[in-house]
Amino acid sequence: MQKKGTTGRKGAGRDRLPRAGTAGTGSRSQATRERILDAAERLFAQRGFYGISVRDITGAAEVDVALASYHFGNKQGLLEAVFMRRAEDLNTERIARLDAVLAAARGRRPPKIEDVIDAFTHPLLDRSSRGSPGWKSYFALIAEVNNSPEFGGVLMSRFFDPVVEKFIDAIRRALPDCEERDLYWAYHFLSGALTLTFAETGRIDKLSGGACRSSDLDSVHERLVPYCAAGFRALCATKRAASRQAGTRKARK
Amino acid sequence: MQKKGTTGRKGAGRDRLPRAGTAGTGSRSQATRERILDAAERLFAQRGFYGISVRDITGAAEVDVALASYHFGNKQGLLEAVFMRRAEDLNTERIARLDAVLAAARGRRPPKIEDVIDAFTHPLLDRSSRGSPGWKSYFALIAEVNNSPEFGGVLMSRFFDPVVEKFIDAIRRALPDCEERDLYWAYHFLSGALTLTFAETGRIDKLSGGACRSSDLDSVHERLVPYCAAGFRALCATKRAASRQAGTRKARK
DNA sequence: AATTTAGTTGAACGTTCGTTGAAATTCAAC
DNA sequence: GTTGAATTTCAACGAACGTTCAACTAAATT
Repeated sequence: MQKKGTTGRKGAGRDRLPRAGTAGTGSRSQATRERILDAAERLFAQRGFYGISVRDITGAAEVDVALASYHFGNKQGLLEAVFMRRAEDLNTERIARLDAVLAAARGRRPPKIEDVIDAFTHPLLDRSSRGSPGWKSYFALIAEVNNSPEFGGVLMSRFFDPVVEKFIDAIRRALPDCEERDLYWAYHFLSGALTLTFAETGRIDKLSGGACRSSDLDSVHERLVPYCAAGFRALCATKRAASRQAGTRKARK
Repeated sequence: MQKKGTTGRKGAGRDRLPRAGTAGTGSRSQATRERILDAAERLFAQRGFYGISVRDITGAAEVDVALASYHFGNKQGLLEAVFMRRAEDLNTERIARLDAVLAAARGRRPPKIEDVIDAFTHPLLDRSSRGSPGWKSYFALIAEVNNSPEFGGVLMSRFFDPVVEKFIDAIRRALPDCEERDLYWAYHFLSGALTLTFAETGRIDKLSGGACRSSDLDSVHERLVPYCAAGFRALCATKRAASRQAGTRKARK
């Protein structure tokens, strides 16, 4: 019923994929890889994985179509390579900032929620608004993938959950009385608010009659942090677990 | 460079589309339409607009492939028909609930933010968890579309912005000192948190080690309302606009 | 200089894509 | 029961899809 030919089912990637670290250090191969990755990043972000063909990508990169398979095995491998390319740099800074926030509050008192959230979101919003244009595409792609039933639970987890766990652990220290499930759902809401921002669909521009601009990520950031910090506090305040029970019973009625 | 053959460029829909209200009232045609819409809703939700072919849909609906073009013009028309089918019922109840909340507080005092948010979100989460299974697919599709640069700003606006404007107006009454842009961005965050919930990607299940389940929308709802209410209040509190200026200057530094 | 290897090229594979035309069937009105 | 329109069927169109093959060039190794 559904199609089956997209992801490599037969010898996916063959066996002549260039070895990751050893080969390809020469200028020729590496430049080709990056051209393909740049084009894939931009086009996947615009129309999603299935809305863009391998030929669209290699055409935009001005390289032969066979080079996509040669360098990345198949289309899905290309998507994952796009994901991976910027993930390491991103996660490195996020963890460094988280560690700095925790170190600054070491021993003395719990860290401030706003600082933890900022450590988590600032590296993203800063790169999207002030980094090279590829970053904007990268985050728009993440927005789509995060909300995709097919890829969301797999790709996002694989590349970002380690740093998310560190983030949640920092929040746990900031709100030591918080119940576990409240913590995770509060993160979930933050994740949704953040990724919709990255999508930059232009909807808020229209809705607000031009008062808000999707692309003005600085405006978003200065509001996202207090918004989510207040949400975390509201969900995770002490004794909140007790009052929850009443609410649950009423809702189930 | 990019493909162009997907949306109807040549006589899109031809000129033998059955007239909307008059024909098709007979059982045969209407049943076919609904079978196609049901299948399209489910499959589009799973893999997105481009990830599903018209033949996937008509195959699942067990009808001839030509009937999709006959009833809906082309593939994009089918997507819009899926969107439209449930939008009216949804928006009707949301507006009725909003009006009820506003009427209950009429004249006396501003409505409670929690009540306004609940009027906006309850019809959605209730149908997704307790309605017919098609509703769950419908909202998962909305989650994908809302985060799509291609469709998000167009389809979401067309079908839902009228009721969103009523919602924002109710919040405006609940928080009369709020600055306009804060209001819209706060709605934006709510929209992102809500739609990521609908995607049900399973990521939170994995992340929380099974403590949270994506499908447990009642748990989500009882947390989403206080989370976002606190966020709205934090952004829209009186005199917040003044203190914002300082933050902006620091962030731009 | 000869040989191996990595990278690139152009063409082609079989399949699936969205859409359409014309014939066949079913239904409603008379 | 005949007529005319609405709906369904079957087959096909050309284009685009992801992937692969063998030939070829450029670089590295001997």
